[in-house]
Formats: sequence, structure tokens, C-alpha cells
Amino acid sequence: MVETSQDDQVPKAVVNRMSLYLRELQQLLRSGRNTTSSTQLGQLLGFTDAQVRKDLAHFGQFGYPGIGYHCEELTSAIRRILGTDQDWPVAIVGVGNLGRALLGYQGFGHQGFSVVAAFDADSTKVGGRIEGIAVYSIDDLEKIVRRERIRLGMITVPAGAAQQVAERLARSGVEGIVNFAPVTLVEPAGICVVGVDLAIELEQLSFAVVSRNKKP
Amino acid sequence: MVETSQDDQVPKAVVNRMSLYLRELQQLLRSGRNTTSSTQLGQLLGFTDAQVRKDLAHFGQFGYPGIGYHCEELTSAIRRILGTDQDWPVAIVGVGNLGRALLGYQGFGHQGFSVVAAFDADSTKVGGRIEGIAVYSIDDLEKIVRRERIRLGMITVPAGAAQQVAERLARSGVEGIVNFAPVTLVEPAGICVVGVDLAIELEQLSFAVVSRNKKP
DNA sequence: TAGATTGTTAATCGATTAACAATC
DNA sequence: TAGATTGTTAATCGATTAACAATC
Repeated sequence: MVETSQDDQVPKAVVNRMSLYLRELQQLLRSGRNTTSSTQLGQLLGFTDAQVRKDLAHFGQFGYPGIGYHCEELTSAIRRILGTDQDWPVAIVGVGNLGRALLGYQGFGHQGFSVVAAFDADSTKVGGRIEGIAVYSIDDLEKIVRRERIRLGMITVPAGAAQQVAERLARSGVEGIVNFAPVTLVEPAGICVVGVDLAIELEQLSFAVVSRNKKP
Repeated sequence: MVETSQDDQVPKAVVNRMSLYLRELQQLLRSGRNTTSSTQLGQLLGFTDAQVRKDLAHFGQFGYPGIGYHCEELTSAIRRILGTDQDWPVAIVGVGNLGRALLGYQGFGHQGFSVVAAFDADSTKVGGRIEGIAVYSIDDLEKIVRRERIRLGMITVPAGAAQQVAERLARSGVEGIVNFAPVTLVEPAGICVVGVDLAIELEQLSFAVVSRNKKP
């Protein structure tokens, strides 16, 4: 029982790179490649070959010494690892600019995520459909989440409302939340939260620029 | 000249936490606090007090032993460090769903970023204004970027077009790029690139959920 | 067989935490 | 003064890289 090591906490950084490997593999498949190697994968992403192999080793053995990796096979393996072989019904709470964009965003469907409901407090938005997805009143959040068996939530409400929404999602049985509101959420018990703050991404960039300009 | 240490590469993780400190400080200011401490800041974000102090130490001394930090003072210091005391004219390339959302997103303005132009290849979109911002033809990218002294670009075009857009932005003098297209960009010489992939964020979440369900 | 490439162990490197003298 | 909290050094911990036997 000390065999496979996926029980001892995999570092967040490793999981992030797994997603990147998956993306490159899908690209390679599209371009007709059958096999690849840790060297090639590393090169495409700017990592060492050792790192690619070490990362994969967290989850098992997927390669063939002397050959490399079968793209197709490794792709399915990583999808299974990340859980994207399953279907993930997603709800979006907050139909402002960002929420609306996410509703129309194609990229999710490919990876097993399907947005099946949206919520808003503004009664003028409620009842309609955006990009084919029904917009419900936030008052019905618990009911609809349960009925549609929604597993993930994306929070695109104003900062002040985010914590409360997170708690309501958690209480309704949602298992994970991507929070786009620019606040740190107190994680409701037994739920996973990932934060995405667009302003912070831009700040990382401005720092990189000014610090390069300073002493290159 | 070995005095302040901001010349030796600051780890990306540290810079990211600086943004988080800034966000919390702004929150504290809004709630009327004058001073804070490494312990409080750490608690709000789930870090140790030692980490907060160590992170800040990369850039200088900002605190008062026995007192803590003046919120206002530390806020300005971090803004200066991140470069968000300056004004950053931003362009958005690709006015699809995501691009449109970013055009309307409020959160940027607060932090020194102002979207001043948008570009698209679709001639039916060109010439109009969205959220008050002019949409130009992608053919005029170089011209407008120079004219408006645009420093940062956000790429929200389809994956296949992203690399080419990045190169054109770089050639026009843009200093940094946030890439929302789900591809790894080859960084044009002398430019900073930050990647944001919404599908990857969701994958991090699904992994967290499935791995929690597996062996908690 | 020779060449390529894996998985894994050991060595290196870097980041986080603990501890504490200095300071208010 | 006593209590609080900094900045910084040393100790710990974890992640990355290098190296190599095993394998195809």
C-alpha cells in the first residue's frame, strides 16, 4: 500500500505542469505525432527532461524506455489523473461582463467541463438565456445546484458578495470553486477553492517589465 | 551596490504574494485600519508571519519593530515595487467573448492599467466602440500601438493566431503580454509573457476534488 | 548490436520556517 | 519597564537537476 504514491499530497506546481503537458500532448496529437519524449515535452514548455519524468513519476509509469511516450496513451492517463475524463457540470454565479464571457467561452467543453446554469441577483437578467444557458435567480441557487447536480462553481460576482456565494455553493453540495472576485475567500469546509485575479496577472507582468528595465 | 537586493532575480512566487499583500492592504485600508503586522497579513492569506517578512525583505525595510507596518505606506511601497504606481496603457487583441469581457472589466483601472484600444480581424467589429473603447483593424496594430504608446497587450484570439499576434505586438514596442489563448507562446525577444488558461484553472480544481475524494 | 529513452536514486539548489537580538 | 514586532541568520524542508542502470 506504499506502492503508488498519489496518496501523499502532490505539489500544486506539479499539477499545474500536468495540465501543461496535457495541452502540449493534445497539440502534438493534432499535428499527427504518435509518440513523444520527456525531452521534447520539456523543450516545448521550457522545462528539463528530468522534470517532466519526475512529475509523471508522481502518478505512475507511463513511458517506454528507449521509445518515449505514446501521445494518445499519456493524454488519457493525464485526463484520468486530473479528473477530466469525467463530466463536470459547472455553474456560473454573477452574469456581469466576465460571467457572460465565461458563458460563451468554448475552451471548457473540450476538457470535460460544461456550464449548465448561471445565476444573478439582477431580476432583469433572470429568466433569459445567454449563449443557450438559462439564467436563474440567485434565490434559487441551492435548488438548481442540487437539481442539476452541479459540481463546480465559478464566482464572478463583486468582491463584497463572493464569500457569501461561496458558502451557499458549498452548502448546496458544490465540490470546488474558481473565484474570480478580487478577494481572498475563507474556504468553506470540505471544498476546494482556486483563485484567479486578472489584475494580479497584469501586476506580475508590470513587475517583470519594470524590474527588467531596472537591471537587465 | 550590494545593498538593496532587488537586482538578484526575485522568485515568481514572491512577486505573486506581493500582489496578494497589496490586495489585503487595500482591503484593510478600506476598513479603516492604519497599521497591520506580518502576523495579521499572514493570517488573512494563510501564510506564516515569517514568510510575509521574508518576502518583503527582498525589496527593503518597510516595517517598524514593535509596531508593524503602516498600511498606507506599505501599500505605496508595494505599488512602486510592482510598477503599478505608473500608468500602463493596455491593448486587447481579439474581441470575442473573453476580449469583450476584459474590455468591460472594471478591476484593472484601480491598479494603474487602462485599456485604450482593441483589435480584431473581423471587419464587422472594426470601427465601433465597445465599452467606450475603439476597436481597430488588426492590420493597423503596429500603427495604433505606437501612436497610443501601448505598453501591455492581452491576447484573446484563437490559439492558432496567438503566436503571430505576440510577435507583432513585440515588434510594435509592447513590453509585456498576457496570453489567454491556450497555447504556449515562444517568447519574442525582450518581452515578458504571462499565460492565463481558464481551462487549466478548472483542471486544477477537478484534480483537487478527485484526489480529495480518493484518499482524504 | 548500438542508440535512445525511460524511471529512479543521489546531489544540488532554493524556498520556507524557526528563532532571536534589536527596536519601539 | 514589559510587550509587541521587526529584520535577519541559521535550520529545515522540499523541489529541481544530474546521473545512470535498466529497457526497448
